[in-house]
Amino acid sequence: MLNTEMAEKLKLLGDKTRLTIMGLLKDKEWCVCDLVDILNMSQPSVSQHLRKLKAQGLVKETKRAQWVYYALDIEKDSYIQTILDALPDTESLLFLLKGEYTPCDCK
Amino acid sequence: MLNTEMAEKLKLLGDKTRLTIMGLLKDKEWCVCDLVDILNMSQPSVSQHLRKLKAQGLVKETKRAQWVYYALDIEKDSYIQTILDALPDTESLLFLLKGEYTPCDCK
DNA sequence: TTATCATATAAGTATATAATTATGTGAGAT
DNA sequence: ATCTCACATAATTATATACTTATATGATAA
Repeated sequence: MLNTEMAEKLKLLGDKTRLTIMGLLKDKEWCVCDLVDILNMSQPSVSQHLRKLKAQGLVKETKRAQWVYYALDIEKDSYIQTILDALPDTESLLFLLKGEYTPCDCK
Repeated sequence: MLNTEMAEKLKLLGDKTRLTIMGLLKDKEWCVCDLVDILNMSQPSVSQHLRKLKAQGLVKETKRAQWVYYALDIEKDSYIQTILDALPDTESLLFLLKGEYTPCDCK
């Protein structure tokens, strides 16, 4: 794979917030409002991180009702997947970030 | 593995220069003067990149005569190794950077 | 329609990072 | 001892990045 392209993707993953988002998305898709709540960050900040991940083709979005859901968009056998495999699972991430987590009302 | 620690390592790899260095080191150790020549960058700049890689335990250095050689310092089964596996091999990297390469006199 | 909610985007600011220039260090050669 | 050579470190500057505040959009609800 190309050097430059890899560096760009790795730079995106080299941010704690984005890496956490990717880790959460391993398990299931999440809407922006959930991520805002889990990460305890402003909505614009989360949206901007998601935009960057999407621009590099790491996530994809789906609009359903008034919510936008993000999901992983990576190949199972890629080096990206290996990185995500090495991350803590969703439950651990949620515990680290929130102590405990109850979802918002985007069912 | 810990979230934060992974993000720090990935951030280091998310730089074209450092990723190239890691790719070159896949094949064999290199001295600083060779890397300076190959990367076509100033010596202080290369040294600083190497220092960061070393600080995160990604490379190790050996001093022999007046030269300092750097080599990879990663576990074979780590996600880092998977990333490096996805990189172009040394020959491709050298061709991309130099067209062709003749080593300096640190034999 | 208007109001509200979820999200995106834009603009501004503060911090982090990479590169340059200048200088320090330590080993070998003379 | 002095002079280089290979490299490291420090200080500065320029650029990139993340976050905040403010605003826009588009869908739903009233």
